[in-house]
Amino acid sequence: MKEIIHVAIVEDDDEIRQTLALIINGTPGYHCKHTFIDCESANKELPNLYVNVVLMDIELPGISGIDGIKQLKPQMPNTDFIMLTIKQDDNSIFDSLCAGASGYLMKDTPPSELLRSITEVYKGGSPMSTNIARKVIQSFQISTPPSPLSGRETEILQLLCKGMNYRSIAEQLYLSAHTVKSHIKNIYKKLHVNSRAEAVSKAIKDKLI
Amino acid sequence: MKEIIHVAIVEDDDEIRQTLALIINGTPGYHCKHTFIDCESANKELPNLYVNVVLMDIELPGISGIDGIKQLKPQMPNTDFIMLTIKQDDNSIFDSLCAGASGYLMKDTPPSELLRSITEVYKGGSPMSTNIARKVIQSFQISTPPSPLSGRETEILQLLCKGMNYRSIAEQLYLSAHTVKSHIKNIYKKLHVNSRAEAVSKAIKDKLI
DNA sequence: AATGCAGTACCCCAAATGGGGGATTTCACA
DNA sequence: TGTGAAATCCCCCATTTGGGGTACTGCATT
Repeated sequence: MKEIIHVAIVEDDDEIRQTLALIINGTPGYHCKHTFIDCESANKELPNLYVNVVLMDIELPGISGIDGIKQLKPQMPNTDFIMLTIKQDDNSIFDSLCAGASGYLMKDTPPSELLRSITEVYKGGSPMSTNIARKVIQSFQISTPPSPLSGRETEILQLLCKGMNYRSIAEQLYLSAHTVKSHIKNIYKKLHVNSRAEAVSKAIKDKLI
Repeated sequence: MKEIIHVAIVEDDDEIRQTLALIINGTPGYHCKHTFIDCESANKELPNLYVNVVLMDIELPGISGIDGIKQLKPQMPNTDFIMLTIKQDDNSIFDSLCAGASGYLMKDTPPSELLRSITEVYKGGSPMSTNIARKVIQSFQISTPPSPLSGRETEILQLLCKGMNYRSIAEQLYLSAHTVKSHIKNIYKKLHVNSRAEAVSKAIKDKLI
């Protein structure tokens, strides 16, 4: 036997909302009993309902879909949220994912794929269009300009990030504290900084370590 | 008319490699002329060939697929790499993406989906199984424990990260340097650190700022 | 009324830091 | 063959930092 997936919809456009509900209710294995026109009303009722998957519009009047998830997801940790959007080309993708969304689809996704996506989030996947996926993975591929630091300098910078002082670093690397200081002076020159704090900040932000 | 997508394969298992090539060459619109059994041989020839998409095994003898991409991708920025793997449950996903891969598929992906994925990377998408996508987006949803710092302390921590000293911070916030020092002492207590470098490191890594 | 936290301000002092030098060896690359 | 970068070590000295205090105000919660 096949389980029924309970779906809720938060979407302000009447036509889209009703069309989505029709698609879902017209397909065996899917059921949509609750729909909401904004986050305000969804926030009141949704946490008390048994729902597996929520389709959430991003551009909503009042509370945005992103802020809506931020409030709802903590109350419904076992419910998966799929964001629906018309525009793929902005960073609301990242805001949505950080807010707790599990999937991210275009509103013009064909019904068959929408239903497949609902099943997939329900089964623990994260459906998203491959274009959106590309944007997501590009965020991992931030081009790291080659570090200007030598091996020893990088090594020392790592220890600086742990909050170690000249002496501790010297002991750990079997060097004299003088040497460590020399290296750190060179690190400062190369990174164009003049304090530990700034060096550490730059090191972590620029992924030098 | 339909363009032909030129595919190369790097895979040590003879059977898999030949099967993949057969699938690709047996389908109109796809062509696979070059296959390699390891990264060592691929590194020599691939950069000089015209190839749109490379299917790269992750677990290769000698140079791994991940290290292979690190070397190849910079030389072939317009070529897309799809990683092939048998195990999805580790962080080679992230290493691959960071190294420059555009897609990430299981080796047991059915032929039709493999071909669709090749087309999708070629068109600028990033195909990956929804399970893998879930792992990727979970990396965005790191739960940030509420900061123990007060508003003023957070403000001062931000300035510390810029490398400012007591006096500069004091001037910027219209405080006495004594006050700034008091705040910083409290920051250290709350973060369980005892130096600027450590505080800055913790602040950035824990996203306190 | 009391307690505690945030924010402000001050004192003392030892230790660490940053900036300015200079010096040597080794090793690669031109 | 020499030039430079990397790595090691040393000196001096003014400034900054960190740790130990104390003290006052306001505000909220108890």
